[in-house]
Amino acid sequence: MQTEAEFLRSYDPSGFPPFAVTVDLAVFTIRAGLLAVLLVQRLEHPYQGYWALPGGFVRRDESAEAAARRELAEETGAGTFASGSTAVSGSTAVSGSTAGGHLEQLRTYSDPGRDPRMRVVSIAHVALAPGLPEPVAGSDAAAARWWPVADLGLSMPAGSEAVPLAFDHALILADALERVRSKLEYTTLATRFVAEPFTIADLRRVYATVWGDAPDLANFRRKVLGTPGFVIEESRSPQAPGPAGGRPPLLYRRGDAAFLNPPITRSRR
Amino acid sequence: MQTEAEFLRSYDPSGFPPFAVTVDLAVFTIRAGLLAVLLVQRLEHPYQGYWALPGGFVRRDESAEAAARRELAEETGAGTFASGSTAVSGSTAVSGSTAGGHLEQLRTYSDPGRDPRMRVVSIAHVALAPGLPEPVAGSDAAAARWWPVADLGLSMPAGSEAVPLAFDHALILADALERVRSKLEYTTLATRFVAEPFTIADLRRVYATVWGDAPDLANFRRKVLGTPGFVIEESRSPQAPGPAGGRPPLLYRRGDAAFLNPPITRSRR
DNA sequence: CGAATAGTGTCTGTAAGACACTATTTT
DNA sequence: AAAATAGTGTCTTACAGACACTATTCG
Repeated sequence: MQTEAEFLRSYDPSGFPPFAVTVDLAVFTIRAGLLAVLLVQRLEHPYQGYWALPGGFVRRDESAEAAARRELAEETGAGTFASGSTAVSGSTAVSGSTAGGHLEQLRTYSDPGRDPRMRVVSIAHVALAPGLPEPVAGSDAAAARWWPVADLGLSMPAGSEAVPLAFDHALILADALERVRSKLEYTTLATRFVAEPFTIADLRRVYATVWGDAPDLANFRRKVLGTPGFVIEESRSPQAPGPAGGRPPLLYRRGDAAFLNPPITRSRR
Repeated sequence: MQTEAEFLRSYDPSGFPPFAVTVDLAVFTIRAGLLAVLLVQRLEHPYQGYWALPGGFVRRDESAEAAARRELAEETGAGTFASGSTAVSGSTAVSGSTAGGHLEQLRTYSDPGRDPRMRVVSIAHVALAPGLPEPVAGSDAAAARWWPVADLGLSMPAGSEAVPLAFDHALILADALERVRSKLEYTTLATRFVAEPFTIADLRRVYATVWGDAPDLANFRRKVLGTPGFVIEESRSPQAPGPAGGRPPLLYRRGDAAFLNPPITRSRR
């Protein structure tokens, strides 16, 4: 009888098909009133010149989540998504967020042939960032920019997109979009799109932008303010209104509630 | 300037850290009124003698989904989950099901050190099967059996489970359970747990078993029958009642609706 | 003042929760 | 008949949808 330690000493780990494992990131933000996703332009073959989701190899000693955080910091400028702290680790559950950011695993894409170079599985992640500043300096000198998702012409017949993406990234992006859209329904994720402090109108604009359709103002306020922990009031003292006047809004910060029950629903299908 | 074809001919795919990629399956069924999960007992180190989720390596030429279908057929007896047909491929969406079965990707587990032998990422899947027959013959002569999830003592402090599972499978199983429990709320997935034809009471017992709490009968009927495409009536002619008598129930089959809107909610938290 | 933005009040309809009732079978 | 199971009716309440109204700022 062999002990586990003995077994491991003599184990030959070459009897399995080797895969490359990458993370790809669909990072969303709202810029100029439009939902935008961060894309990088490929400098090298394959898909040279195409736009692609940022991503990279998972290193031998890190989890996919750690790799995703690392890439995110590289692409969006470190700090916004400080690593560590909020453990995503376990559950499908509520995922990790730091300083306004949000990162969660989306799903893993593994079709053979999705990368013509070699066998790669990609663990795709979705990240949200509150309105980040101007175009982001690419990590490896690659061009990087925020693309309004409406300009990409997804939801066209596959292959005929206005901006064709590399690999299967159009599929990943479509899945990521649907994840974000549906999560606004039953989570407080919308608060991750706005910088603190924010107004109820700011929050409502997130829904309007992501869904393409603004929820009724009065009902939205009732829901947000009536859900304990969705937002917390920041200052009773009204702030400066917009350039065109208007009653000064109250300001809020993110509460610690994660789920909305019952959810806010997109217009009944 | 190099063409993509030239690039690929000269590409050396050895510059990435090699990973093993596996699929693990959390296969649920309802047996004897209890929610049960299929586990196999490990014959080899590491975790020799421990119970584990069935799974295996993804082959070089197959997707994770194909690997999961293959394993599922091996473990539960081919046929129930015929491969091919219903494309899961793309979306996070509604996943594939065949002949009553259901298979969907859960999430990918990638912590370094989750397997002491080597660097492995596991793409975990959830499968549902309508009441399968007696203990299943293991594929590789390993013992395999249905374990009532209540007997496993999950939801204990980690590490003190009644039946300790190999690797990080207790975590995967907990995530899988939560996925199934929550999907009963907003999808028609419950119909995948029962063999056709079934009664409304059968369907209600699925909810009772998975949630540990039966929804009110009258309200449940109203919801199920009032949701177009949840179930379709099979025969108006009443069938034989149970051994203790009772009014004979109407019989139904699965409809083609996938989502419940609004959802059936577990007792308000 | 009017325009613009923020915020309130209130009516209506849908559907869930609770629970009492009827229907059809076996023993 | 009683027990067991299936199925119906109905009252109440929560809450979303719609929309008219008030409040506070700007020019």
